[in-house]
Amino acid sequence: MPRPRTSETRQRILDAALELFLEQGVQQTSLRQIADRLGLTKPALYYHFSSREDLLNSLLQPLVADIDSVLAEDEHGTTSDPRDLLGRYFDVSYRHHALTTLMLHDLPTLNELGYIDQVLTWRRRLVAVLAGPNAGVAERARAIVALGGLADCLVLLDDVPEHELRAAALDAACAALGSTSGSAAEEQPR
Amino acid sequence: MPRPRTSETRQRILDAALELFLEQGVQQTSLRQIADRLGLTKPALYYHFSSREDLLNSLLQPLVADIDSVLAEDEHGTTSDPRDLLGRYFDVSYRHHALTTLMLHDLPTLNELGYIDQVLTWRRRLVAVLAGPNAGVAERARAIVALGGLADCLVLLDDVPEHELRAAALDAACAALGSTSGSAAEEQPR
DNA sequence: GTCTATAATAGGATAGAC
DNA sequence: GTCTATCCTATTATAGAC
Repeated sequence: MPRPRTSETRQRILDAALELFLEQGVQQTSLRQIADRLGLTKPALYYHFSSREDLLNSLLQPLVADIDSVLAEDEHGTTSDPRDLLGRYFDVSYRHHALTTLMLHDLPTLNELGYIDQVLTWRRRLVAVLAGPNAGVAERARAIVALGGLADCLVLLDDVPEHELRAAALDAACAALGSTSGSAAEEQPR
Repeated sequence: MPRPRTSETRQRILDAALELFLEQGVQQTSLRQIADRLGLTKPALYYHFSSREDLLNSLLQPLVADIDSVLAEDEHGTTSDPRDLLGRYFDVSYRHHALTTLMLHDLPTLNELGYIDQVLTWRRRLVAVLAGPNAGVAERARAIVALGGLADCLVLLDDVPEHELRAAALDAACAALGSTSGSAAEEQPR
């Protein structure tokens, strides 16, 4: 079989790093700990990554790319149902839920890596798509509650099966939004 | 006037530390930076705090004590209106909003300090008070969205005056809960 | 209460052998 | 691709003078 684009060891390093980062935080994890977990030494890591920062960036890149692509899609769509939009945001977050948890719980590290503007811009764009670009405080608060709540559900209810979690989280988020299409199951016309 | 219980310098150290922690994260802030900001040296800090960890704990203690007291109150109350309960939670978080932001954005540090169980227990108790002890996934999700959303509003809408922010955040949180008393201003009977 | 000086440790990173 | 050995820097923390 052909040589993989991302070498096997490189991927094992990324996996071990993610595990340790989730267990004890990014800043609290040294290159030595990552190497030890794999039975390697620090210099071996430097063969695969030019620096600690390079490792971090390589880890986050897939999530960053996916979120950006989903957002770009929604910003070009004509008018989309809020529940569909929140659903796409839930799905992309769930797909990378380890990375999502990491980004959500370690803002100082994101700041050091220069991703803070990225994250704030995401939030701003999402709020704009959900509540409109010139929304007042009330509407922005509803969008913030819906979006923050979705992410919190993903992290805090991780023992719930995906399908059930998705429905419950989206129902709650849509209710916060005041969306008319609160739940697909219990629509009630006024 | 009498000698203050917390010496002036001790308080200045705590203030400077909080500022730096918010700017660049807890782990990224060294004792040297804190001392420099005050025109002191590291050993001076050790006169006031026995260790770096002691400083951290002293900083968080007021918030921890306040939240615990509010929670204990609500758990002994007979039956409380959800909006009142969320309001008390908003108020105590707002009163310490710098510390709230810090705790929310630096979970790894809280973990290292042993506060993670504290925070998870808070969340569990709040969800229990809001949704009942034996709530299903749907109700727990709604409580999580309401609580997480409140905190997010506090951090992300920090340019909004307290009174307006409080009303908007509580409206959105109550809507997420599905509370019947959504907004005091725009009640509409079905 | 604050200083100078220093110990002890650990981090990221590199050189060069294999 | 991975190793041993090492450099440089920064950190927490302490001893002892003022």
